[in-house]
Amino acid sequence: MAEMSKQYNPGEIEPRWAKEWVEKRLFEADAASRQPMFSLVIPPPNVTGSLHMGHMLEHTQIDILIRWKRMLGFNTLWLPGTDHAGIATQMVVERQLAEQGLDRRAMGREAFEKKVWEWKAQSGDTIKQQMIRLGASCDWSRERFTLDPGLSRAVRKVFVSLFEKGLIYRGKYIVNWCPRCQTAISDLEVVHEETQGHLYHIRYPVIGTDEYLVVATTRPETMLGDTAVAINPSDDRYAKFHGKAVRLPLMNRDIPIILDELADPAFGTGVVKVTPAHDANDFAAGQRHNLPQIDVMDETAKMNQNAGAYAGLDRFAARKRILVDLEAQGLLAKVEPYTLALGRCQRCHTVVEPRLSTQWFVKVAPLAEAALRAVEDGHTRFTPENYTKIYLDWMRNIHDWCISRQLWWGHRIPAWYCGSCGEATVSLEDLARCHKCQSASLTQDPDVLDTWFSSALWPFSTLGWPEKTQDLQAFYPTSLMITGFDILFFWVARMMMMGLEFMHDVPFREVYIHQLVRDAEKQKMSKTKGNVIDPLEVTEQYGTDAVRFTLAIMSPPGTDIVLSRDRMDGYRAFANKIWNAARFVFLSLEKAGAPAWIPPDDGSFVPVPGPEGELALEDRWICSRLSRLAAEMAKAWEDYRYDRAADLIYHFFWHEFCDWYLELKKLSFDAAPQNSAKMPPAFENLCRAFDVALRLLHPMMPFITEELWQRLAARDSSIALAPFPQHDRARLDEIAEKEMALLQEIIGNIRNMRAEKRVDARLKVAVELYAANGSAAHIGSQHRQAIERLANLSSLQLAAKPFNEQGGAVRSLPDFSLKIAVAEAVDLDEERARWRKEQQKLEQELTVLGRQLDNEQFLAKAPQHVVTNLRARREEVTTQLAKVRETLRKLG
RNA sequence: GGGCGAUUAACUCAGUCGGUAGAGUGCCAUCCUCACACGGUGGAAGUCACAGGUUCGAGUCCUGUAUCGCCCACCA
Repeated sequence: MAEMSKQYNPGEIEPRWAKEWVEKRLFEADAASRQPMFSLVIPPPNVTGSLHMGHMLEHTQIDILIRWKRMLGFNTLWLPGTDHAGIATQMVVERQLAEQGLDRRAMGREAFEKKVWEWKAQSGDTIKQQMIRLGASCDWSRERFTLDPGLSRAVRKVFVSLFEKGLIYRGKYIVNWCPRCQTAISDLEVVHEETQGHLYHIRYPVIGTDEYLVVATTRPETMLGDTAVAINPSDDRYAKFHGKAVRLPLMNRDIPIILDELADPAFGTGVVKVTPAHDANDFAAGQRHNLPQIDVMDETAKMNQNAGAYAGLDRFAARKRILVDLEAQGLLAKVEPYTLALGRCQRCHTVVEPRLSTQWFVKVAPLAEAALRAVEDGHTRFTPENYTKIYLDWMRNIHDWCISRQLWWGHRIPAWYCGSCGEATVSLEDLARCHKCQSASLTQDPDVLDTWFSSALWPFSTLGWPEKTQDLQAFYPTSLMITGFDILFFWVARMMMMGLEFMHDVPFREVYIHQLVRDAEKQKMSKTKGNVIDPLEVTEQYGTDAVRFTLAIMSPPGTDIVLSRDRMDGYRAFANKIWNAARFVFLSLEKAGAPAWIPPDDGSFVPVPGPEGELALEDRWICSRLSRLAAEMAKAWEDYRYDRAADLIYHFFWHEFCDWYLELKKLSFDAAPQNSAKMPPAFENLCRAFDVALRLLHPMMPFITEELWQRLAARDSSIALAPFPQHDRARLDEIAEKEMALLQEIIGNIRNMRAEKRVDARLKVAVELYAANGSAAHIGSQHRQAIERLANLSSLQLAAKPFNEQGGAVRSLPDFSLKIAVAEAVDLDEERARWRKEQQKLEQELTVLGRQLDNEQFLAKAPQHVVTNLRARREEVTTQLAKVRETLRKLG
């Protein structure tokens, strides 16, 4: 047997198994042979190559489920990919370009795209290495899912198909425009931020009068593009201005006063300026009233020639100048502080400018309708459930989706414009000639698609769509999608829509939304804040198993995870505890000269009886507990309660297996035959119990369990492929559990008495036990040695009669009484204080019980079993209280 | 503006049928007993944010208040 150090060293064990798993290709072996199937759609790791705790959490939860399912005999497949991580890709690309001093415009599109694919491939590999290090058992070598040339074709097909159905259209609308990225972005990519700004009140002179209309705006620079002012038709204050016009200050243009619901009489002055080219609402109003659209800015948000004297100024510089000029002309009526939700670009944080431009849109209402119904009808289920509501609300209020981007990366829009006749054609194949006039002067639309457009196809494009592949047939719809709520709308909702449209079924049966990882100050971890905990650093420090376990146990659904190093420290200790429990097992076997353990074929745990058919209490008990645990953990994982599963196995391993089972086993070992050819049952059962316990723990702590499982017996397989323990009703042993509880109670009470009497922990004392009933008598006689050993006694005598004296060295409980031989004099004051406290507690409880049981309404309305339980409890408390009072009386 | 969530021990959090509150860490005492001091044993510690209500009974259900956090939103 290889040497085991006293301290578990994950740094030594983990890399070995990570490597082993990859070489063994667990998934390939597994997928080839097993049924049924379990498939997942997996969010991609960050292509930048830097991982954060969010990824670690996500992949830990995924990996736990996959390991568990695999042990249950499921054929598993996940669809991980790097292609669709467009946002991350852009970051990589930008960084790489800058580092290499390249200019994307100069290098040309083709060369640029080639470079991008190169970088993606590289970073994908970095990720692979890192994820394996973090314990993910996924096989990253499925080339077809990582670099997928087929995706471009699928994207084009989807685009054309939607276009032909009228679900994609091209039009001139107000879109969110990022002046720095110089592209349109979708509503979802705009983050709103409460900002302290100003509301400027500006006087517009009404023509033919000496009166003014005062309009309020937060963006004065847009006034240069005003083509009307609006008042509400029902607003009597301004009835006299109906049909009149105003002179637009600074531009000296006459613009009409229109009547429109756009103006809310309750807000500000009730008059609103109308700028159709720079505001979505105004745009709509402009359409209603046939107003001209005057764009006063260029794509970098500098004022253009339409801005008259202000042309060439940046929008914010222009704002300043305009305010100064208005002030000078006495047209600035008022400036008041105003809090507004300023829209910024998700990527670069630049203030977004609503801008009039021609873009491609997806008409989402019909798609959303199907996606809505699928969830309402329960074809896809959300966990936690409250996300169902969030999803449905969003789907109901969905706007059309702007899908064209003026970027250099991504799938190009398959549309061609004819230089001769102006015809626009959408086509599956590259076009050489215009369909209409046969001209060859065609140019493809320079825009690319929103990265989420191709992502939306992931569940089926990765499986070979539009070909009717076997994969598609077998794995669509997938079983599960695990992701964070931050991309619920970006990705999940859009996969739903596209899946239903093109596959006529939902892309996944279940969606599990995981938690968000926060730092100790509850701040969202982000690189800009610099509060990130680096997964590689903490796994180095605490071990992958400990970090995984921490993430699992801190993950009740619907909450955030506040990650602390203290917790990780605690679970590193847990790993160490398991390591040492194993050391004990192995050392014991070695010492007894027991032969190597040959595990049973099925890996089940049925205790092996002794020569006379007898079974030790601890074996019956641990067997019953393990069976119960298998059921409880399976249920927990079924419900995505990683926290509960982790809590169960933690408590079991430490406080049942180590604290009691191993301690009791030490006795059987002393009695077991040495150097026998066949393994004695005492050892056999221990090995089996340990084997089963390791399997239960394996999904959460894969490395240490693999290592110990391999050491436990010679194997040619992996614990990752071993069957998960099944719950078996027949293995439950209520009697053993009750007997064990009584044994624990007796030992616990003796230990407690020792501590209270301040008996030196090293001193063995004599104790007498009076059994008030058969069960206690049985335990007292059958497990005398166990009690002596675990309570550190010189002897345990069974008393024939109840003890006369009370208090001091005697303690009475319902099932038994104990008398401890104390050498030193008992501190009576301390003793009295303890009993008084006990008396007080019991009296308090009795009052509460009495209040309920003397209440007729309670007796009439409460369920029978509650009443019965409380009655029994009252009797018990009454008896105990009487004993305590008697004790106190004797103590004086 | 609309919606969602949180508030329980010193700290971080469980508590999903309403039936006198749990864990881990930390703390106190004690023990380096031949698996483990990253350990053993014992112990102390809570007006379940606040105010009402429903109920025989509320941490749990309802209403309101306060504080914190998040999501969504085209009122200038």
